[in-house]
Amino acid sequence: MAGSAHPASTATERPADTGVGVSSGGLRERKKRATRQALQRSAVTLFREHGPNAVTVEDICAHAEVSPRTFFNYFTSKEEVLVPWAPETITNTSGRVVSRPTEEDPLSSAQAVLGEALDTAMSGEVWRDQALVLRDHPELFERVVTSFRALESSLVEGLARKTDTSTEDPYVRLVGASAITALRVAVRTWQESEPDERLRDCLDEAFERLRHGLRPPHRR
Amino acid sequence: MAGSAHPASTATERPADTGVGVSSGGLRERKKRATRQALQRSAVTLFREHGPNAVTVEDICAHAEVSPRTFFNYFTSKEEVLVPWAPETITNTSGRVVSRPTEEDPLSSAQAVLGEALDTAMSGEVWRDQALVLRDHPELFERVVTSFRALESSLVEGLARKTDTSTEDPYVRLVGASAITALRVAVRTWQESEPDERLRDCLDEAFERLRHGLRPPHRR
DNA sequence: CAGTTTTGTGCAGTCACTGCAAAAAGACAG
DNA sequence: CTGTCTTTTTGCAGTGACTGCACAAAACTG
Repeated sequence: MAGSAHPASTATERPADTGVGVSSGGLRERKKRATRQALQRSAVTLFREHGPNAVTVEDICAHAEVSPRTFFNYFTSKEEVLVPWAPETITNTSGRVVSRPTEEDPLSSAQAVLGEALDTAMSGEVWRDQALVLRDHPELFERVVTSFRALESSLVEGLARKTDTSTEDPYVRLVGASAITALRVAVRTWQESEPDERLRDCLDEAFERLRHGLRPPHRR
Repeated sequence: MAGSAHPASTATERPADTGVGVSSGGLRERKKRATRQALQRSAVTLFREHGPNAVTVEDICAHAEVSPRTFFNYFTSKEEVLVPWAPETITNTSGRVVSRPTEEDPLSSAQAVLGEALDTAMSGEVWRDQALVLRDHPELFERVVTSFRALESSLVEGLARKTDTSTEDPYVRLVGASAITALRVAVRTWQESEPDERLRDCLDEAFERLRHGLRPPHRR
């Protein structure tokens, strides 16, 4: 139902699937994953090719060979395909924070966990195109910001549990929000830097600045 | 055309208009302002009353006594009425930053300017309802985030000019982004605090934490 | 008052997104 | 293989946001 790369394969399994738990589960689950991926790949590719405005849901579905109605069984909006986080990344974040060393300060825990999250995201096969589309069409970020907020919430929850405070605590909230901000700025900076620059370095640099109270850097 | 408060006034001027340059300009400009305000007031009021999902553009326009088509001459989307910044606030921000004292560090300049921006926003007549709607329907924040990014851009531009760097400088970008984040967290914290808490205090507290490198506060 | 510019409105059309019910297809027991 | 149950896909019809366009209705100008 959802073959995009190879045209006339009867019913055998998909050959090249990257990532985590590949061929686990029954046929149903595999097909579901395949359909979702096909949809996402098609969408991101077409976005990149013609610009998001010029691409309709119908186009995406034609390219992925599914019915237009099916798209919304997988994504709640046309632009949700641009979300770089796997659902499990968001879910796991709070737990990962909690299991950081006890003596580590909250900001560093956030840094470590977001670093891992970024590595996971970058290993996805659509990451590059997602990032490019978002860079070239900043307006679209608003349709993706909800997922960043979800990640932030999970982060804050983890920090609250780890420091034995509440998720409404202003300090914990600020750390979580600032960490996400650092991540966003780091990605942006990295995108405009030399191609051999490491994203992780940009992230660490941003956190270092936060840790230094955003004091102005020494000039020359 | 756009009278909402008083029914049968022929063509005299609006009686109660709060804010800045009230009755300046010709009839055209006054009417334009009046229509915009009527639309915004109607929308925010109805949002608050029935929830944003249950309110259509048609409803808003009926309440404001204009044609549905007119709405989109003033706002590009239904939810844009929730943007708390006057267009001029965004425009002026960079200039205000530049005219801060030379010896002041960037973070403090941002703090001062955003404090002023917040005061301006709070003096608007729809501020309270806007904030309440956004608090009760966090999903809507995504439709408003673009305006926060615009404010951030203006802030970054001011900081870049003031420190004689570029708007692409990672430090300047991070300060701008973090300042907006502090503002957002401060508003949220303030909304859930005691009613006599001052928003300005929440903001200053957030900036103070940033200035201290987000170090964990001493426990009891 | 006549002419110009700006603002309001009606109309037709596109497209994202939803609910619902039926078809298609995988899972599973016998 | 067959019948049954569950999950996924699909078609259909509908709502409502938003746009372009052309024209009517102001409002400003001399």
